[in-house]
Amino acid sequence: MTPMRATRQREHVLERLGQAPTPLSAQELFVDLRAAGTPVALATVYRQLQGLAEEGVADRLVRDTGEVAFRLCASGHHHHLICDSCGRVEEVRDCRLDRWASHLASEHGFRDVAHAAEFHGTCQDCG
Amino acid sequence: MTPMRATRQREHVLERLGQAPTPLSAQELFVDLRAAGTPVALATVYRQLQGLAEEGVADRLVRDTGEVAFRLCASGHHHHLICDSCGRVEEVRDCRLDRWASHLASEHGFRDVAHAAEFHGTCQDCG
DNA sequence: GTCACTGCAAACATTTTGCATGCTA
DNA sequence: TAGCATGCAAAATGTTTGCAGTGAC
Repeated sequence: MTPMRATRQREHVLERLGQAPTPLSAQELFVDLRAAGTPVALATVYRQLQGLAEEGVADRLVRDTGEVAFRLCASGHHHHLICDSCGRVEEVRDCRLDRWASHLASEHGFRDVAHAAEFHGTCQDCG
Repeated sequence: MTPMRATRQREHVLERLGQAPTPLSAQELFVDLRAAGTPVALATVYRQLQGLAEEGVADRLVRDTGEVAFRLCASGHHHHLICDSCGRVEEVRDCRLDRWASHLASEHGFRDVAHAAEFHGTCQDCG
């Protein structure tokens, strides 16, 4: 897979995404960048985010509303603990679902069972 | 919460949703119903599905594409084991995440931590 | 110099909403 | 009969795409 070219827009998207405390949608990122004085087109933001996700640089997550949000992400398997109040996201690297997944696989006759899990609550600052 | 009225459209939505082997989006359900000769408006399907989800009669799940799909669902806490090939969904009632969730809550200083988990794989018939 | 990336606008898809009418309770 | 549900069409979102021009390599 050929990596994307290093354009000015890509730099800005990466920088802003790296600073963001919470996952951002293309729309939000677009507004952010424009507000910061960075000239960029909405379509470019969409294309960049899509590219970053394909390269594995960013995590693509679908919100309950159906909007798609992105977040720079350390590689490797992990889950998210999300504050419903402020949107803050903490990564949970210690995964305890693999064993259960294997169990379900054999019990239900499935194979290659992957899993996705998400935790929601209220964080200390908001609590 | 006042339950919805028993209209002809509601009956049809419920019936079709009950027969469906996989979760259906409003669009899909709309096409299905029309194909079956049931006169119904798209907006009505959207409103019915939304109502059913609020009443807890149907499960609302967001696809990776961002589309929202619905499925009649037994009440109570449970998770889904989904076949990536045929879309078949099996319910998993035996939940082993509560303890982990509590653990994460105290470790990260969160409270009221709920969780959502989904398993994906290939089922026996498709495997 | 080539070809990927960008910007813009138009097209698309999904979902929501306003309003007059019909039907359930 | 009162008021929720429906149908239709318009509008609001969120996202993708076509095409000409620009810039990275």
